[in-house]
Amino acid sequence: MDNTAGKRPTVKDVARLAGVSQGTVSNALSGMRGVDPETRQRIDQAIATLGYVPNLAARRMRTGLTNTIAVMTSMPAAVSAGSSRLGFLMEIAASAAIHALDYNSALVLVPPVADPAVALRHVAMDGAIVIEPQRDDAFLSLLKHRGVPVVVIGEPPASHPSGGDLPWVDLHYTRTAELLLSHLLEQGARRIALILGTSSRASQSTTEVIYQAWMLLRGIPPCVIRVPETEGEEGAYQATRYLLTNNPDVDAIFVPVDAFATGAMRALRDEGRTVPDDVRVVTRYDGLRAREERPALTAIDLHLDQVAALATRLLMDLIAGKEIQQVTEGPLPSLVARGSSQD
Amino acid sequence: MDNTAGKRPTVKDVARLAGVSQGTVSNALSGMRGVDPETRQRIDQAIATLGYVPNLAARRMRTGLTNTIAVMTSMPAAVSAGSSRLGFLMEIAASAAIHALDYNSALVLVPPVADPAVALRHVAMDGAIVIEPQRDDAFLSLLKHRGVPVVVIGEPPASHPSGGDLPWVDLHYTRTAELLLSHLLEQGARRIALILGTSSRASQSTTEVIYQAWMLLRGIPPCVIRVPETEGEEGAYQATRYLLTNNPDVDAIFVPVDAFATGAMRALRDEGRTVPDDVRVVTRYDGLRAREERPALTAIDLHLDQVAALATRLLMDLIAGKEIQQVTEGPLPSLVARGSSQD
DNA sequence: CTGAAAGCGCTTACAG
DNA sequence: CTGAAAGCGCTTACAG
Repeated sequence: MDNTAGKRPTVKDVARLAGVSQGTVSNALSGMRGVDPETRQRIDQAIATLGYVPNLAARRMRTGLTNTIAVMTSMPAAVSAGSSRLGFLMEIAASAAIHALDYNSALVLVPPVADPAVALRHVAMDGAIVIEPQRDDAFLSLLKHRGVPVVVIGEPPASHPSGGDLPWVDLHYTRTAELLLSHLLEQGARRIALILGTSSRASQSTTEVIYQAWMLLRGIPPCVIRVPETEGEEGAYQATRYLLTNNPDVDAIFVPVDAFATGAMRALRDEGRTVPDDVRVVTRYDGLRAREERPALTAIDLHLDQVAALATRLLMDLIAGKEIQQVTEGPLPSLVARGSSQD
Repeated sequence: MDNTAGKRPTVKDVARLAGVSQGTVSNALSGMRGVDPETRQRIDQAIATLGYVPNLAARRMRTGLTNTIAVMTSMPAAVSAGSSRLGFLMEIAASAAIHALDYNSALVLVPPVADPAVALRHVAMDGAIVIEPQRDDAFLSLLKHRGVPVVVIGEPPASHPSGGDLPWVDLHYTRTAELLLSHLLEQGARRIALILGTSSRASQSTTEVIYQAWMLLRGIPPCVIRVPETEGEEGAYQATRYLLTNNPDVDAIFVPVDAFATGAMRALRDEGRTVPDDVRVVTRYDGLRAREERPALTAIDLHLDQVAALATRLLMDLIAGKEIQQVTEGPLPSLVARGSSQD
């Protein structure tokens, strides 16, 4: 298969064997310019004989395109890391990888790590999908500096300096909060507490706004606890114990971050409260954590595969220079009611 | 930040501003050759002023390295696809992405699709991790043709034409089968059936061999059903109903493929059998499917994050031209006993 | 320690 | 439809 020199054959080798010029081989390969059928056949023959495979790096350098997109999130490792905890990011990555193929592109998975600059240093990409960025998101800043086209999943934080003009796919934060709150109220909950992260993400602020409005409307005293994402499950555990001590009459806890929900469930067990009889619990992301909890957690199906498919197509259009709208409606979230909130 | 021409600055621009040659800038960047501290400072200054970011495609073309590895599996989509079904592949990908960073490399996620050649066409990589390849695995053949270094996760099928000499990380198929069978026997199961896929993977053949030996030793008549992976959950559903009709005294089913286990559980429900009282069920991969089933499925913790970390390091050593052993012991699997097999 | 130059393997105007 | 040539932006011998 290999040529005699022992190194990979190049267009030059193919051209020589087929008796044409390099440019003609290139044209036959790319289909950009017409090539005589008979000539094309000779070239295909030569390619097969030599086992020629194009050097992608050379092609990329020449065209400036990498046929690669990347997906990333700056969500702190404490709430997203651990191989089986990466659900949110990984669901999106899996779907994006499949849909990127339709555009002849590969997907690079950028893991959540301490230093985004390090994570991106060796990633060449035509565009990026950024999941739920926070204010002053490091990934967003780096990408802007590099001039990489970006599509955001979830509403970007208000007035992000690195571009309030970024296109995004709506994850319906308002509707998500309403689905969970109305479910809790329907189930008879009256003293609903909210445990949020401290990061400045739109998902958090929107959830709090909706929660406050709903509580106000129903005359329920609001109770919001914020836990730094970096403290992860344990931070939520401590916060929940504190909550139960100071608000012993709480009968429901709304915990959007699933890692926090795990901590809250443990705290409830340790405090001797029964879920859902004494206290109902709901979370947002319907991943491993929600499903392995006992009772399993009521959560929201965000239809992330469809969201990722949408984001991928938008990004490809953006890369291709097409006009795209700034906000794209994602699929509507749906409630997945489970034992943690209903009898 | 950008230079006046509106295009990205290059080493040339940096060199001009710093008053040195291109080569010196390159040396300062790579650290390959010593550079005078004072000169280096001028270069760093110029880089900062211009906002210079190296063109990775050019670097890759020149060095022949891509700082990228890929992870892939040829497991049919019917048993692995669907965003939340990709657990096995995604757990490995998540871990590999993190560990690849230690080697300044990015991870490309190659999704399971109908045509591996299409999936790989635009992927440039220094090496690849291939998960549980089957005999005549298309990915393995393509990679061999391209001369890409490969590390396999799980034992490769016997005498693979594309290289029985591939290095691999052991997933302990024998021990896994023994853990599950001994657990079933301990729980009192005596009529154990085995439902396998038809693909030629070592995990399947090893499991069957162990199963047959154990049954023989205990005088239990073996009962093995093979279902094509392409038929997925539904195929296993049909097979299980057939099994229960023809072997009504079955009191346990060993279903290594988790998608099949979901089908088997549904068949048991439809046949009016109670799990675990009438029939005990165990599977291998401890993912979403195992945990959301009711009762939750007894499964095996394969410690895939550690397996992936090992595979990544091995691959990096292989790429670096180091000698590596052909077989690497992965972490030992451990039983996760759940309601599907114990009272 | 530094510079000048070659060349990696493609694709793309530019001619014909 | 095809060829000859330039050039993408790096890194790396080769001199000094």
